[in-house]
Amino acid sequence: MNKYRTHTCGELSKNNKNERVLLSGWINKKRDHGNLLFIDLRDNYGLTQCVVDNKNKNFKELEKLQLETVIKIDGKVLEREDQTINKDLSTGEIEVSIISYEVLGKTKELPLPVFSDQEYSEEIRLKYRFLDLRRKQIHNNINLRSKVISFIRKEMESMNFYEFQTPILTSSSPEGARDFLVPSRLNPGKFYALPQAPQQFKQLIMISGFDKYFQIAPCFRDEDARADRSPGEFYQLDIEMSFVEQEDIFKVVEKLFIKLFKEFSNKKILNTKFPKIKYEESLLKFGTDKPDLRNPLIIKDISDIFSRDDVKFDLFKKLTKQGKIVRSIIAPGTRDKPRSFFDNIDKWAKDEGSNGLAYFTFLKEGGKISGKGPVGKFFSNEACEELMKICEAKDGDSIFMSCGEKKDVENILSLARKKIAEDLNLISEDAFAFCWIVDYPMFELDEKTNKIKFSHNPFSMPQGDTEKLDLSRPLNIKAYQYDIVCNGIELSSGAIRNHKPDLMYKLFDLAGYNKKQVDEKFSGMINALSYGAPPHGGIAPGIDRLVMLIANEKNIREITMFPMNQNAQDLMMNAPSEIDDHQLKELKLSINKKK
RNA sequence: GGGGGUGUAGCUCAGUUGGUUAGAGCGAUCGCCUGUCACGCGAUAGGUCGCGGGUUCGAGUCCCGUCACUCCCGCCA
Repeated sequence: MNKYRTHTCGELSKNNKNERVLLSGWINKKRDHGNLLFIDLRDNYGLTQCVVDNKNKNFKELEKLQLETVIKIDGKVLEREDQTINKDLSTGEIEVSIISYEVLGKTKELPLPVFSDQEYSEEIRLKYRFLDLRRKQIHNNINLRSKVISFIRKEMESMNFYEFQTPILTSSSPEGARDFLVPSRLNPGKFYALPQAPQQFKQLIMISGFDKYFQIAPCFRDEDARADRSPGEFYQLDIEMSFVEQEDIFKVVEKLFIKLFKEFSNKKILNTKFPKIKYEESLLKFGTDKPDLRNPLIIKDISDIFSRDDVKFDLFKKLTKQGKIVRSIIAPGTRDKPRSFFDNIDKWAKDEGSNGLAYFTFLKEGGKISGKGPVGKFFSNEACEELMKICEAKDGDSIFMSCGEKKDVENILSLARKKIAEDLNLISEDAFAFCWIVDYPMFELDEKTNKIKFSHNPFSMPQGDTEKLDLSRPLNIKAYQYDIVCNGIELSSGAIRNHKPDLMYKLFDLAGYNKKQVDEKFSGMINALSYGAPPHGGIAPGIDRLVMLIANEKNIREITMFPMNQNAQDLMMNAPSEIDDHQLKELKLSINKKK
């Protein structure tokens, strides 16, 4: 028999009545009645109420024990009387009468209480993460994360995927995010880079003939944090398959996600066949390539209405004549909203850095539609009716309009779409809405340099007949490149890869890399593609974001065991830290401290 | 790099138009209490009001600077 416990703290029930048991755990809470003391003992599995009275010779000592002390209880299981049963506790029908005890681990005064639903500063939580992780919700989240990853592994294996590890110390690549660099001792002056993703390796695995690969892969990118983005490191479910088309990848992911979300969440999945939305269409209808499809509002282009003579809105007329565009969102059923509702949204839009939103309400009076509100008077009855037709608006709905460059209009209306829907409570919180965004452009124009660059993954396969590709118009080339989005959160990008080296040289040439540069920067890949590469493709959903969605958490730290803070510091382990001179010497490095 | 929010006891927070000795709950320490499960009651200790400077007879409160944490923009093929 184990000397610490015969049972866990979540295990005992009426069936164990009158048994002599050993329990070990933390003192979660004490309730001291002077001559009668209750101790809630907690471990990973649950909570058991232990009880002792003043007839026990250890009573005075037990009364003095601090919360979070680790103790072992030797006691007897008693059935509770009906009035004292705790229905909120799995072990609530019993309690353990303490016969003797032993302190296994003492505690200093706690910097943060474990038994509490209060929120604490991130600084204290991260510094004392081992205490924070004892708290119920985050403890459950971390366990959930483990179960999710385990479930994914089993599902992937059942679909005949093999899990392979890829190197952590690899080479820096020119495209993409900032690399984390590791100096090489044996090769002074040279550096490894931590992988931003195992992109090239997984393609090499396919070229090596391994057909179906997956990995719960750590990825490292030296970019600034966000609430849903840890600084430095995160995990991807990295997937790659040979002899597949886009649709084959979709099938695998849809099957996995539907099973996964059904297993771990009670929320409903709005479309079990995930809708496919073209990139261009998504930008028009939602203003973004990561639309939240729980949100029913749709953006419409209404630029043409401003060329009508019965529309007198001079500012927008002037701007549209100069080539600017106007798009709009309908806020349904807002006839009775106070002026402050509209002004708040306009003010909010200005705070977001836009020129604000023009708005008015469609009102039917005496059989005619007119516009009520600041700019309503500029639109004739007929123009209003035409607008309502375009926007599918009804009497009593309001229209918000943004005018400007396409990119700016998309940006602010995408935010406004979310803001208005939230203000009007139109988003159902108890649902998951997945969709695929497809047909991404291969290239885009770099706004700063005005040069052609890869818009996503440079290894993607262009669509159409690759022998007859019109390379003179690179911005028109679409790629077999796709994203999967859930509730407005981008979970993953993927692509069918370009496995033809000749074509790859041509595409890289358009993005400003000559053959020599490609050979240098992507030597592993480009060389391998020349020795019989299978058509292949894949995807890499972010594990952290999947768990966030399932756990219904807004911040990635709530589902990460030991996260860093916003400045990429580990406050518990004191990373990053300075290093000894002899370490620097060995690496032939010197530090150039800025003054 | 830029913008917003926060910073008062070990923890979570309150603190009025600037005004005597800066408060509460939890936790800690001590005492009372035999059926609680956020047990109850009483007492005690615990503060460089993030830090520095300024205005003022007087600053937790107003002003300037700075630091920390956080959210957002940039960035994230």
